[in-house]
Amino acid sequence: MPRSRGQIDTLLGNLERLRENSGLSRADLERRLVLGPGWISRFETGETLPSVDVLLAILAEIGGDPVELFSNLPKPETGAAPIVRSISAEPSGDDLSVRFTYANHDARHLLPRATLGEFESVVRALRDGLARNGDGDAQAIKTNAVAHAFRVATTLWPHANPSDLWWFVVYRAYCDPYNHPARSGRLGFEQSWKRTAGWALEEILVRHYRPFLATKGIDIAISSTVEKRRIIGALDLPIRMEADKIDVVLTGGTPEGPVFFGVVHVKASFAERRTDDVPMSEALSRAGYTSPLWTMDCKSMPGATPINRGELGEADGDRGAKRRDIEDEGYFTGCFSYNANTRPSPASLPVERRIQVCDFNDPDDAFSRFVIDRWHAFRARRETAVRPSP
Amino acid sequence: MPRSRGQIDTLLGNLERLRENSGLSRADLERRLVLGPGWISRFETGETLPSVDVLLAILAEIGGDPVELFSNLPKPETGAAPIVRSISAEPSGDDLSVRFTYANHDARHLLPRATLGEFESVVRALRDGLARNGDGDAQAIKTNAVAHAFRVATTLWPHANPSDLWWFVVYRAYCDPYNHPARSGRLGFEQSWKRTAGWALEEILVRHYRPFLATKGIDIAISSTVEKRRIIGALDLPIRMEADKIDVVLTGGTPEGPVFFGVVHVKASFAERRTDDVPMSEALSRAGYTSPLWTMDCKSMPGATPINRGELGEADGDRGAKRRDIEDEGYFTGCFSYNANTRPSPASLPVERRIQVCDFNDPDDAFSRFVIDRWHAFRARRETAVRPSP
DNA sequence: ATCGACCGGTCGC
DNA sequence: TGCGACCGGTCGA
Repeated sequence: MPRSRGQIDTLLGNLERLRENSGLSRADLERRLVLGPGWISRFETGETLPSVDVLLAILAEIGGDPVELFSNLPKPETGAAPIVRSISAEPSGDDLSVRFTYANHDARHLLPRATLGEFESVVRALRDGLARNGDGDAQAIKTNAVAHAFRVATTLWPHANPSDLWWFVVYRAYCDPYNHPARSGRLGFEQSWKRTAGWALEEILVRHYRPFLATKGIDIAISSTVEKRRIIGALDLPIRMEADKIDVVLTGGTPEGPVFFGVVHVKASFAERRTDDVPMSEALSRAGYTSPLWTMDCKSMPGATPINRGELGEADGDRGAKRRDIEDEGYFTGCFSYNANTRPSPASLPVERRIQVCDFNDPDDAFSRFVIDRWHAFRARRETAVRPSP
Repeated sequence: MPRSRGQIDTLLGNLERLRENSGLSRADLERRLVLGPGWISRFETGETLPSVDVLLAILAEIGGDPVELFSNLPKPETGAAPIVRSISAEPSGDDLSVRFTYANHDARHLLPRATLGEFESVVRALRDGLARNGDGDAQAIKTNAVAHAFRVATTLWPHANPSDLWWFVVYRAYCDPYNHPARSGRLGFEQSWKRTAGWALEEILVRHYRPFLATKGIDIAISSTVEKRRIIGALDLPIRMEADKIDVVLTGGTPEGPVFFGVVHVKASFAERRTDDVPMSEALSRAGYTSPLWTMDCKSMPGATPINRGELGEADGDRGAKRRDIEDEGYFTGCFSYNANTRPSPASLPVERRIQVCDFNDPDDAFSRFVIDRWHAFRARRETAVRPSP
């Protein structure tokens, strides 16, 4: 059932009537206000809701009385005129229909066995987290707000596709300006998301696996720049490495202290950007280090009921360039996707060339087993090198 | 002199008074409407202009009479209540002050010796071009509109920094929704710009240099995918090349027909994306082909009076990674910037490692001379190879 | 203050 | 139809 917009429809109808009374056509008005073709129609139908400057500019041109604009408005029933948000939700049987603007579409995504209350607690986690902005370190607060909201979502809905929660819930909620404190008012939330989401994803990786891996003598961490530079300086690789390109660092414990054995490349999605990390990853891989790609593999086409298929395509037949980068070229030491729609590689492939699919239900999973195995192999090679047989 | 908003200020003042009469604090109202902190203050001060749904939702909560909202509004003087645009201009002595929203700032850029009429003709060229959208091939029309508007700008203002015209005029005008036909209404114009601007820039390169280079027996062109694949297939390079990564193709005329001798990598700005093109460019360079980077080198920090410094940094002292990619690593066969603020490399560097700065005043310039020289050298090597001395 | 990497809607092929 | 590359505000270092 579409939300009632009785008041708004009446107001916009009044606007159209005043314009017609003035004798000005829509095109006339667009020309006078220096608007591209079709905007007046768009305002009058409510496809785009005019703001007060637009209302007043139109009234000035057509000589309309502002008071008439608001004549005959129906009384507001309780909750009848909500603010149009870029994300909302409503129950749909036992499921929850999440609605959001997606490019030119009013899109829906069905969350199976979810309630409105749960949805609101996820959005509230985000909004309350973001509201702390201004207290101190702005970005850490944003990163925390996103990472925490996502954790709330995966905890409430363990059966859901994690990538869908990231893509259809947390991302869309972040892009609703009203979920931010107004002091961020004119921030570009889509751009802000990119920066914040990138860091939040690294946080999510580390928070989810760090305690479990610690029990296996392995540390997974977001290192400081100086720490990264120290690691790079000790590596002796054949390419110029940039510390900034290192996302998450893997070290294993030894009697002599922690030893670097790899990095994790964290990406929400690929586009053509996957190639950015390739030179470093290939150099690390060839030198025996571990360098997997860890990704939400988010990608959908705008539409009314978008499907987050990801970018890795089919596992057999005509495989795309992104899949071949991993399965054939070995640019990364394996790939771990948290999108249930990602097609895993055949199990016949060596694990270093395989795309595997994981979730956030238990940190003892394919990713952590891979990391543990790689550390054991690295340590064994290292001990052989350190203590060569006589 | 700031633009008068008498009507708007009065209306928003009425809104505040009605809210105070209701006894609800700003924070109360934000909580009831599920808004982040500070939004009501932002609406009441006009920092963010509320749209009709927001107005009606506030009135419903505070029980205010919509008619009161519009009481006591001053009569609209001629042009007193213009629509807030994301770009506008006003004379400033002999110069023109271009105003636009830039993130959280109301920004200005001074165009020396420019008039309001000239500015409007540039924006009109863009708007009229975009209005043809719907007639046929949507993207070609957008690309043409941008390329043409830029050409109008460089022709009207030959003394201006081309990169500034691209960055502060054409880009900002494109991001004003009202310069598009309303059918594009909810398109993401920033995202649309990225796709469109990338193609438009290739068009601009080709349109500017093609006639002049043709007189030297050289063709510069945007090739079809099949043509690119044919070229790649004939190359025998040591890497997997993707046809999609080829922007603009250089061929020279010979008695046996046109011969491929290079590509041009076209970029509005770099960020970390410069590395995308490196593997192909390096492979081409090493094989004796020509593979320059051609760029607007656009980059500024948001602020009230932004400066489009570009990303290539200082030419001496601590040179950044982007500059070293060209000057030291030789990842590209030279670099040509159309940003007057880009620091050129010292002339002591070989031209294949030099960053040079050009403009659009005469196609007989450093870029075309470079292309011509490279073709002559390529042809000479080719003839030697084809007809080896006995 | 400057430098660097983050990512996704768009739209042709 | 889906794959692929386009680019810039953001924000820590």
